[in-house]
This record gives sequence, structure tokens and C-alpha cells, in this order.
Amino acid sequence: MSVTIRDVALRAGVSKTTVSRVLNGRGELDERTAERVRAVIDELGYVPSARAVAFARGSARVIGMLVPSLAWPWTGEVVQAAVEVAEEAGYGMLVFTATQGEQSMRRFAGHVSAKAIDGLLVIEPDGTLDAITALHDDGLPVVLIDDRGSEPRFPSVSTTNRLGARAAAHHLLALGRHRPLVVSGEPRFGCIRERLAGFDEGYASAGVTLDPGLVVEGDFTYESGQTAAARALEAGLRFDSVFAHNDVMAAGAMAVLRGAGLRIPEDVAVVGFDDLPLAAQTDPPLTAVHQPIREMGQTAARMLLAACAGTPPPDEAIVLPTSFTVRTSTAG
Amino acid sequence: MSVTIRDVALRAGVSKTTVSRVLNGRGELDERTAERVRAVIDELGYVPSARAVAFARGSARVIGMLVPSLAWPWTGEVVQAAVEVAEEAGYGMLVFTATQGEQSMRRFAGHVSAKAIDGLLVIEPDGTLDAITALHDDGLPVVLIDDRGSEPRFPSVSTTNRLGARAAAHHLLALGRHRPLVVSGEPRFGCIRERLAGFDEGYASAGVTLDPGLVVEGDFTYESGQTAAARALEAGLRFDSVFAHNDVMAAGAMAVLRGAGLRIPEDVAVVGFDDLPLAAQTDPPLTAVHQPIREMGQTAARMLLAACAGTPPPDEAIVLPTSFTVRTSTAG
DNA sequence: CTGAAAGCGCTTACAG
DNA sequence: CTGAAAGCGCTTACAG
Repeated sequence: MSVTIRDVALRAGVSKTTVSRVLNGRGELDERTAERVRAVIDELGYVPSARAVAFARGSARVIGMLVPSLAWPWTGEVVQAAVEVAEEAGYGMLVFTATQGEQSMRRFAGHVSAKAIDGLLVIEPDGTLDAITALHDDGLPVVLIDDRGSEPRFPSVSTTNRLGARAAAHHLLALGRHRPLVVSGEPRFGCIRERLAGFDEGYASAGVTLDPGLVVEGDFTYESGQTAAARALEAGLRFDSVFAHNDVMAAGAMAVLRGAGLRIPEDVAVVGFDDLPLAAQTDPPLTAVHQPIREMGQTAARMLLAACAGTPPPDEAIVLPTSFTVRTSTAG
Repeated sequence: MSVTIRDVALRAGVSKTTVSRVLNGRGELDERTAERVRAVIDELGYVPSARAVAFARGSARVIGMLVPSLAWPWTGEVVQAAVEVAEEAGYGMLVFTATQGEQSMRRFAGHVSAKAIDGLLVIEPDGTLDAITALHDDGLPVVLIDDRGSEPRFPSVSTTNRLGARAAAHHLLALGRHRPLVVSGEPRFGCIRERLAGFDEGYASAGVTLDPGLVVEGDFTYESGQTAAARALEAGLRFDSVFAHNDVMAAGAMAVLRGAGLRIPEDVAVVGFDDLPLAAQTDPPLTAVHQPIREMGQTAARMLLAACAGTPPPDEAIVLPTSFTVRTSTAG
């Protein structure tokens, strides 16, 4: 069998308590004793059993993260940033995906209520909120990412969706574009409702009322951006610009518009949302509202770790500022 | 405190052993007893402590996955696929990133040798191979993804990089393109050496020897694809096609070529590698060698879970076939 | 079909 | 500064 704390204690001629103290740097101990114990630990190649430690300590030093999918461009960024913070703090990160509906949620809830994790990060809790709420009420620290307001009882980290969309409106207004085609996401997401409202407000502040017929709902995919643009063209809608609720849909829309012989930005100016790396890689490069995605992941992870350590998380939602990146798709 | 197996046993008037049997469906037991126990479990809202179970059982039902970064397009796909398989089997997935060099590896090795996980999936073990080997020798089941041959002692899942590159060569040959610019990845990766070799072989089989001056090393980023194309143009190299070792570099190269007034595919035909969703979204859409990325993640996860369950993994590397997707970047 | 008891490998008051 | 002992909450031979 593998070497345990008992073997180390025996060989070093001390008690398991002392070995444990050396391991955890707790309590005063004779430096020479500690030295001797360390030597034995090295000699034996002893590594404490994570499972035993977790059990005895009542905490696994593992946090969980529930994500809709890891294969979406922006979730990858958020998770990566959060994992880095967790690892930095000596925590592991257990990922759960909610792609498989009911059943994956059941399994997830099992893991979690079984105390396999010390805290939970959640991206877009759409459809999982009941489960999350139950866990939270049960004492599990939870931090939501990108879902401000929809559930004010949870600590959360989001971004200024509303102001970001307003900035997009001002930018297009400054270019004299009064008929933007809005390619939105699904309105069940709080961030989408914010973006719709902010965009309207931006135009309203200049006395321009938007044509409600120019709002098309997408689903964040490239294809839905294509479809939205294609339908708008077919329907003969008049629009001089596009505001898409993410970069990917903006790219899809641009491909269709260009394919239809329209010039970007001369005929149609296009603005995206997120400002992922791909925004710089479209043709033409995409003007976009910039979300501080990595910062959101890092901040959420830090809040959660603090909560695990006993620091109650802030009462109001943390809202990180968006910025605005101008590229050729509006500024040709 | 939260309810334990003891509470359930007491309330149901049975022993903890019996409750445990009901929980795990082990051993014969009177159906009425089991029913009664289940009722108490429901009544009390009992959920077994994952930490205690892991400790007693000697396994956490958690596998680990070491990835270079979660923010790269193709790693997201692989991890997502592997997580789905793990969850399906009731396992959790602990992710480790190797982005922070030495230190993250130390932390990683700590977690792992501490038996926090039952098995390990590794993507591109570049630079981490020593640590992995030690763990493997220590008895930890390990499956490598996408690193055939570099370390034949490990079970692995990869793809036909060599044949895929050869197919690219044949395709370009059939188009009469004899001077391809090759934008490779870093040759320390086994898959890259395979792609280089396969591409040469494809041309050699038609009696065409490639100009070694037409191979440029990239690093998988869009920017390196741009740089490669820009340098080739500046240097006045003659080339009638591009074979990039991933889609992202192909996209970068195409942007530069188009910017220089070259027509794709008329002046330069372009082939990528991976065939990620983005391949269909470039301008023009990209012809690419298709890697079965999801299948790779699923297969690796299944092999690992089988190994955790005691089934020794296959001795030879599992190599999944690539296919070839023709789009406008070569077939205009 | 069921239970008493040992054991998994640590941590942590408590005592000295 | 150090140790004996209890305890964390399960699982699993072993016995009946």
C-alpha cells in the first residue's frame, strides 16, 4: 500500500499529530523535530491522501462550475480565467455541464449536495435556478456570472450590458444610422433584455424611436446571424446598420450582407457584442462592445473563494464596465 | 448538522449496513425493509456525503483532465465531449490547466498524487511528460489525447494526422498546385511532425518534391498565420496555395492574402486543418482536413473510465480517421 | 436477509 | 513543544 501519515510518524519517532502539524504548519513546534519529519517525508515520498484530508477537514478544496457548454467561445474564456484563480489558491475546479437537460441537472445536484464541492460558480443559470437556489439555501456558497438582477438574492458578477448597448447606439447615431437591424439573443436571458433596453434608450436619448419591426431574435450562433440578415433582406426591410448581441451573430450577418453585394460599413455598419478575439478576425474587422470576460471569471472566482473562507460576499451585484472597440465594420 | 447515515438507520430501525446496502443496491435485502429505508431517506432528505464515500471507498469517482488552455477553440470541444462521457458515467471532471508553467505543474502533481482523482486525461503533454510518467508508474490510469507515438508507453487517442495531410496534398495536386506554402505548428508536437511528413509524402507520391523554403513555422494563432503570409509575400516567394496546420492560421493567412489583392482560390488555394465550426465561417469558407474532435474526447474518456474500472486499455494507440471537407477556398 | 465492528487516513480539541 | 484519543461518515468482510 501507499505510505500513510502513520508510516511517517513511526519512522520519525513522533506522533501522527506532530506530522500533521508539520504538514499544515500549525502550532509551535521544535524546528529540529520539524526538520526530521520533513526528511522522513521526503525519504518516504509521502503525499497526504486528498480523500482522507477532505474527509477529516470537511472540505475538499474544490469548487464547482456549472456551464451551459465548454465549447462556446466565451465560456472557454470565463472558465479558463476562473480555473487559474482557483489553482492559484490551491483549489481544484470541478466542471459540470448542463447540456443534457434534466438528467445532467440531477447528477449535478447529486454531486453538489453531497458536498463534493465547497462552492459553486454558475454561468447562465437558465433553467437550473431552482436547483441552485435549493443548494444555496442549504448553505453552499454560490456566485452567478452574467446574470445580474434576474435573481438578486445571489452574489453575482456581470457587466454593464445596458450601458454597453447604449454606447453602441450612440456610436451608430454619430454615424447617422437611424435604422439599425437588431439581432438579439433569446430574451429569457437577463443580459439580452438589458441590451435591448439600453440600445433603445441610447436612441431615445437622441429623440429617435426605433422601428420594432427591425428586431430579430437570434440564438447566439453564426447561423442565426446569417438567417437574421437573410430574412431581413428577403423581407425588404430597410436598415442602414446592424447591432448583433454577440460577435458570432454579427459575423454571420456580415457574411450574408457582403454576399448580397452590400458594402460594410458604407451600406451597412455593423456592431457586435463581446469583442472576443474573433472580432478582430472578421472581414471587415468588427466594431464591438467589449466585455471584460476574463476579469468576470477572475472576480467571480475570487468572490467565491472568499465566501468559502467565510467572508460574506458583497450584497449588491458586482458590475464590471464594458468598453467599446471601434474597428472597420463601422469606421471604414 | 446535516443528516447522516446514522440518522437514517436510527429512524428506520435498521443498521447502517442495511442503509448502505439500500443506497448501493448491494446484496439481497427484503424489499419491504428497503422500501422503509427509502421512505426515511426521502423524509429526511438524506444525501450521502461525497467526501466520506470517497474516503471509505478509496475512489472519488472523479477523473482529471490536464489541458494547455480551455480558451482555445479545439480544446473546448475535446473537454466538452469528455465531460459529457464522464457525467454520463456518474463521474466528475476536475480540470487542470498547464498555463502557468512549473508552478501549476507542481500544484497539479500535488492534487493528483494525492489521489484526488481516479484517472487522468492529458492533452498535449508537452513539457509535462515527466510528471505524467511518474504518476502513471505510480498506478494512475492515464490516457493521452492527440500525441501518438511520442510516448508509446501510454494509451492514447489521436487522429490520422499523416493521412490527413496526405489527403490535403492530393487535393492540391489535383488542382495543379505544386508550390504550396506550408504554415506549420511547432514541430515539438508529434502531430505537427506527422502533418509535415504526410504532406511531403503526398507530393512525393506524385513525383513532386516540395521546396523546403516554403515551410514557415507558426504557433497556431491567427496572428502567426497573418505573419507567415505577410513574410512570404514580402520575401517574394512564389506559391500557388497554402496548407496551414490549423484553421485559425489558415484564416489569418487568407485575410492577409486577400488584403494583398490575391484571389482565393484562383490565385492561391488554401487548406486548413481541424475543420472547426469556424472553417465554415471564413471568407471564403475554408477547405480543411477534418479531425473528429468530439469523438477523440469521447473515446479517450471511455478508455479512461474503463481503465479506472479495471479494464486494461488497448496496447496500441487508437487512431481515429480524419476526413476531408472541400469548401470554396480551394474549389471556387 | 441483517447487524456489529473494524477500517479508510487524516485533523483537532484537550491535556500535559 | 508534543501526544493519546476521539471523530469525520461511510463501506465491507465476517458472522449469524
